[in-house]
Amino acid sequence: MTPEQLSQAVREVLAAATDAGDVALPGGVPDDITIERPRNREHGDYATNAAMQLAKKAGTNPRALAELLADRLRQVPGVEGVDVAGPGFLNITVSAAAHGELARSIVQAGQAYGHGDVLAGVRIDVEFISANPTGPLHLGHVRWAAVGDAIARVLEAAGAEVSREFYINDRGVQMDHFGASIMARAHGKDVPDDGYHGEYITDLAQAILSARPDIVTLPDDEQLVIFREEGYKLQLAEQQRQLGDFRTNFDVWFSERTLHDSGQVEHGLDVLREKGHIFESDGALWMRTTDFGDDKDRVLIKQDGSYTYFASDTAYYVDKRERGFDICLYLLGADHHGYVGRLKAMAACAGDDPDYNIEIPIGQLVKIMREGEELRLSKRAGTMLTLGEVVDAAGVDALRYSLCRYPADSPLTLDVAQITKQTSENPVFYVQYAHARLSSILRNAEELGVDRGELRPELLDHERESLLLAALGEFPRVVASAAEQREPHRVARYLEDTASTFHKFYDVCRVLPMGDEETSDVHRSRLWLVEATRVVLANGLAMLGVSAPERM
RNA sequence: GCCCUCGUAGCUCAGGGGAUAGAGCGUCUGCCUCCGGAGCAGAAAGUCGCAGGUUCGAAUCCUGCCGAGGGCGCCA
Repeated sequence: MTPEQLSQAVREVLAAATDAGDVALPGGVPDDITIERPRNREHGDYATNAAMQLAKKAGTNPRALAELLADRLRQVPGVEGVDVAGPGFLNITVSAAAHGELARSIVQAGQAYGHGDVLAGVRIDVEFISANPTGPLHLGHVRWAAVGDAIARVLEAAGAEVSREFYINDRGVQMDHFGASIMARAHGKDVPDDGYHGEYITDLAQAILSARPDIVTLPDDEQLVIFREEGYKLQLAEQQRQLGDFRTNFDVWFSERTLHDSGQVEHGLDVLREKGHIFESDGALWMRTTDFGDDKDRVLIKQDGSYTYFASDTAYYVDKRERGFDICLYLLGADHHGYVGRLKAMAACAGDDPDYNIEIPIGQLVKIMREGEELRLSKRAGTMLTLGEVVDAAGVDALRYSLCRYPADSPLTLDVAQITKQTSENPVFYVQYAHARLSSILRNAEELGVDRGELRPELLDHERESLLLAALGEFPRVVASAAEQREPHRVARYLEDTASTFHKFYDVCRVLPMGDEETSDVHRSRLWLVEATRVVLANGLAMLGVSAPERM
């Protein structure tokens, strides 16, 4: 019996009680009856606070309503016992047979278990990282590389149609600084003060020179363009390689230039103009974002006739909506949170609902400690850690997991030694170990010729089995909530809890026959439970982009 | 000055208004003749930053204050 089925049962009981005139619910039976797993085992398998929440509406006191519901709930097949506790909690115990059926449904669902439809039919654009193509990705990008991708995976699991997008800031003076820096290095000169100083600039210069040694003979302005464009290509490819190695793959790499070249910027402005929030002043073109709560209006076209960055942003947003996305997610770092107000206002100016169509989670920056000291990520000081370097040192699984197990808006301090040590201190190994152990049991079963056979759900009645089943039953709700909240760390925390619950089960409940013991229905039923647990851990890890090893 | 995020065990952090506030790491004590000890059982460890408020009930919601980080360009 799943929590959903129980929630449905409570609703039906409520409906029956109102039909019978035992209780009056003016607003009807609410469809969000919360079923939760009590912290304390003595409070049953499941609990609901429905009676407390509805007592006021029903004009009765919580305990009286709870007693009334309890009597009816006890008649529901699969419900073994119902207690009224405390101020009006309904503590529900489910029969082992009904509970054990979960193992079957999970095994049958396989990779689909945990996937749902709360976001079915919703098209979501997830934009993250969106760095300048003027350097390697570094640790400042790594958090969203992991969490952004996990958000996308969780949204997909909840039924949404998702596009992961990387907006390439390939326009503007930064690109020229970039080109000038490479060019300077190619000539063995120091890079300009406003240029890029990393060693990678020298590497780029050499790579371009060895491919095209003739460049240096060209006029300076032509050289600059070539160094800039060739450097751009190489650096973008490098970023794509870095992210690919990190298992973060984008569906769309969107170039800011193409917005301008294709006329989409003008088109974006036209759309905004129609909505009537555009005006001219001081020789510039503005968007009246203050109509929607922004603290100042924003310039789209400067006095000199050139477009602002905000104009590109606007065009890109309009383009996303015209491509059919219902929700545009912008995953920004804390250093960009000043953009939230204007982006939301811009969406409102475009005629959209800023509380639905655009969403801007802010990720706190990750602080890196090494030997007790904070590592300042400075390109000049050479303390810049690239994404690739950290991935090499820590491993993709450990790094992704370390970043995904915390909410993005929580400040996070990572110790370089700890994430690169690859020790059991990292909870990812705890979860992966559980998966490897489960896989091992299944392997051994096969070698012993023990087949799962027929499930006898009523035999899974040990307390540890019951706890494990309850944990497995939570998975779909955890995934749905992670998707709705854009918080994949909920999946990670759940996996840790579930791995722990499994280890405790394993410690007490022998799965396979010992020695020359004959295989019993208990063994076979536990094998169902083992496979169900393995499925849940594997599916959950997949949602975080972390591997589920069968051996480690 | 204005705005945003954060403040929970020694450390790193979970805790969508509910029951006795949790986990990992670290510290201490036990458990390997058979399914993986990267595990399990137990112990110690807290003024949930402070003060008010909302209600049957607040770590959670509201206000103020204190502290940490960040943001406030016709820059990109």
